[in-house]
Amino acid sequence: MISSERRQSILDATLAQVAETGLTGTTMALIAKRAEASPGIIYHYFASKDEILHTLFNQIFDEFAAAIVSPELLDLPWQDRYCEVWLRTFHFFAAHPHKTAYYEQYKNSAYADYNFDAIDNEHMMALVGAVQADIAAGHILALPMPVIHTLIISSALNMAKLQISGAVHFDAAMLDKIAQIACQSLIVQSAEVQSAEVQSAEE
Amino acid sequence: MISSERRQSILDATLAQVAETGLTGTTMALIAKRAEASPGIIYHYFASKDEILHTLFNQIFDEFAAAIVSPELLDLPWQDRYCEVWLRTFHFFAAHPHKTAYYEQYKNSAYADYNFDAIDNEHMMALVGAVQADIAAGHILALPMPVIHTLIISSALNMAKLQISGAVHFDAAMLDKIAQIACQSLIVQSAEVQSAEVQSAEE
Amino acid sequence: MISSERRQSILDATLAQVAETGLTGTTMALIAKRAEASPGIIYHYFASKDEILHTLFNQIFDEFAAAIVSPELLDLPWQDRYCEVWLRTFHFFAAHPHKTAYYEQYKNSAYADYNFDAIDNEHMMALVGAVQADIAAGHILALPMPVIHTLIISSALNMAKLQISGAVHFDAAMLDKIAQIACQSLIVQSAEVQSAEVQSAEE
Amino acid sequence: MISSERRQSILDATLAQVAETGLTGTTMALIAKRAEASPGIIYHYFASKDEILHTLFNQIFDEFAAAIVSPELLDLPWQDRYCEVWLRTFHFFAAHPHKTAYYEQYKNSAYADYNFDAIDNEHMMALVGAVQADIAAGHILALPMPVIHTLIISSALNMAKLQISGAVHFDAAMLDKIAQIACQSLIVQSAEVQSAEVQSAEE
DNA sequence: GATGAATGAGGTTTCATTCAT
DNA sequence: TATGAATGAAACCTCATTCAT
Repeated sequence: MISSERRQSILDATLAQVAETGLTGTTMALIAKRAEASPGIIYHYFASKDEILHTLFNQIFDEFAAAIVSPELLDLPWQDRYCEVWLRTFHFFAAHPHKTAYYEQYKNSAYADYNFDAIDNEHMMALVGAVQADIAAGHILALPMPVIHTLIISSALNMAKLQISGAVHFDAAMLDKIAQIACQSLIVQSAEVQSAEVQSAEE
Repeated sequence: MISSERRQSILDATLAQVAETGLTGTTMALIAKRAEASPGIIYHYFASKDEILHTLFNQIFDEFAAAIVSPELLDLPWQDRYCEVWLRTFHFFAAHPHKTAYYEQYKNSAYADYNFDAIDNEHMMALVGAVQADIAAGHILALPMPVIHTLIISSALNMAKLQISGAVHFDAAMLDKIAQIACQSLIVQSAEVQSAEVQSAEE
Repeated sequence: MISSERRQSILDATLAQVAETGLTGTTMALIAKRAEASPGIIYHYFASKDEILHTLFNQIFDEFAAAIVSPELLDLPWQDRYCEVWLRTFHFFAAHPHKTAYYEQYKNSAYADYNFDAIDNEHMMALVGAVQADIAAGHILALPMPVIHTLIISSALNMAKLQISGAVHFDAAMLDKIAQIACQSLIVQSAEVQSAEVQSAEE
Repeated sequence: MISSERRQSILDATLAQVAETGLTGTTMALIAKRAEASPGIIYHYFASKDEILHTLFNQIFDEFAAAIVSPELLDLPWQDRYCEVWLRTFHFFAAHPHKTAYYEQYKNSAYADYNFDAIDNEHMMALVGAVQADIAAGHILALPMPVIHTLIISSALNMAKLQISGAVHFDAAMLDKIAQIACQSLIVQSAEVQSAEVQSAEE
């Protein structure tokens, strides 16, 4: 097995193990056994358990960012972009239950020093740039970036978790509906029209 | 010290310790020291560490449920209820950072067998009943209950976390705005009526 | 077993184990077994293996210092004091082979941050004070304190190690002889006589 | 790189590593990295880590023995030889701090089965022979060889360690003084003769 | 009720040595 | 010769839980 394969197999084993036994229940011995490796060799590829968990989180995040931003998201008309991000986020997490579970557990663990702003990912930064442009253009409400992130991405992620848990089954129509609910109100249009109306009524 | 006080002091110590050192960093010894008790005596009040953590979670959940449902939430006109729930949720968590941290860490830990449907809380059940009545009355969109829960409560909780972390400072105006964004679109029929009215007015 | 006894039994077990298997060969498991304790309980009494080793070293050093300085060493005429220190040092170490072995191994290990000057022991400081007084009085050669320490104490310790190893058996006469060799030349007398003679020759 | 060079580079790397991180902190991996070799290849040159350490110790000892015995030590008048050995010992160790540190650490480690008598070094044996001859000739005190070794060589080594540690700076005059202190009293008969002569001269 | 010493399985990590390439 | 990935036993240390007092 070539070196990079072995390294990845450790990450894969970690992901599977966390999905099965949780972050706390994921010991180096279990990772090693699942990766069909010895406990010692893991330290040839990673400095510590922390580094494995951190690397895996970043890998998942990068994969997620690539999935929502590529392809051609930024080529869409801005009106369609936000629903599209919501839907892609939902589909990514719904399609990857293990990664979803890991993502959520890691973020809320003592292992994480996760800071949204500190994520250095080119796709995500491109998306943030596009959102800022939309705000500057007056297309969408001038809310702080973390708020927008929460309204769209956390919302979609939480729905995906409902789907994964079996609590809810989302069909295409319901997804579109919820995506609309989550995103539509970000768009300035109606607000402007309403405030225009209010103003004209006041005149 | 009377029995119930000591029992509560153990829960309080656990909350403070988790806020300080995380769920993983909270050992029975640290809980005991913070509660000014011996490790041994804790087992007279709780069967296990799991039971402490579970009890504490339920206590926080009950407090949260009481805070959002009481007083008189159910007496409000249904149109105001959803924004009010969103705002009360935000204010509860924003005002209790330790409880917020605990709530989130516990839900995403191996300790939790948290299941939304399994929560047996009278306030929350009353609220669920009211929502179901609103759905039956055609006031709000007929979405699955966990979806509605996520759209309102998870949304508000996530915003509270942003406020706690210092990432965003929400003033009253912005809170109202976001509450509107989160809730307005649930009120499907009236929205449709309104938009119909708007359209006819524009014609 | 009362607490202080258990604590001392851990130190005793450590001493015996180091004597038998060396510092490197002394694991926490072996210490525990020899102290008839569980590995875990050791950490109730000491924060780490380092702390055990450090405490034991200080204990041996304190015992040694007490043995050479008490009783009445400082009441002796200064002419007799140095030989007496040499002899007491020899006898202390020769009588305690385990402590001798430990003392030497620890000083030359990665565990030690041993610094002669940093030793804060009242007996040893009293002795140092007496030596400084003798120097000030012109009784003995004005050599740096570590040099005097080496000439007397290291010398006696090394001889004790020879005795312990069986390489040499020292009888009382030989000990006196060597003590004289080690200490006599520190005494200024002859030098004064010589220098006095030189001075009178110059007059 | 030719074989003997690589072998020596491993020994050099070991010496440097022990100086930097101590005997315990010197792993095969660190030796390999410092020697710019792979861990595996080291086992073509040495059977084990023990063999490396043992070989290095012997190499240092041989170098030391050559430094004090050559050149022409044995050609000196016997009266001068002992001080000369003391001074050469001091200068050798003071000039080689890494070797001094290694020598001391190794002797007091579990790796060493160091036994003075077992050293099979031609220079050292020649010196021992000369000392025995001096004893037989009645020039110096008939003390056991290890005692004489300790009085001279251990003494000088310990002073070198003081110099290396910076605790004491020895100038030439002080060195001569201390060498005299260490050695003069070994020269028993002549000293008695001298003192007898002095006494008779004074009468 | 209350203490806190005691247990011991199991956690992460290290490292001398081996071996397929 | 040479590499460096691989092994696996064993190191130090933790901690939920128990129990004699």
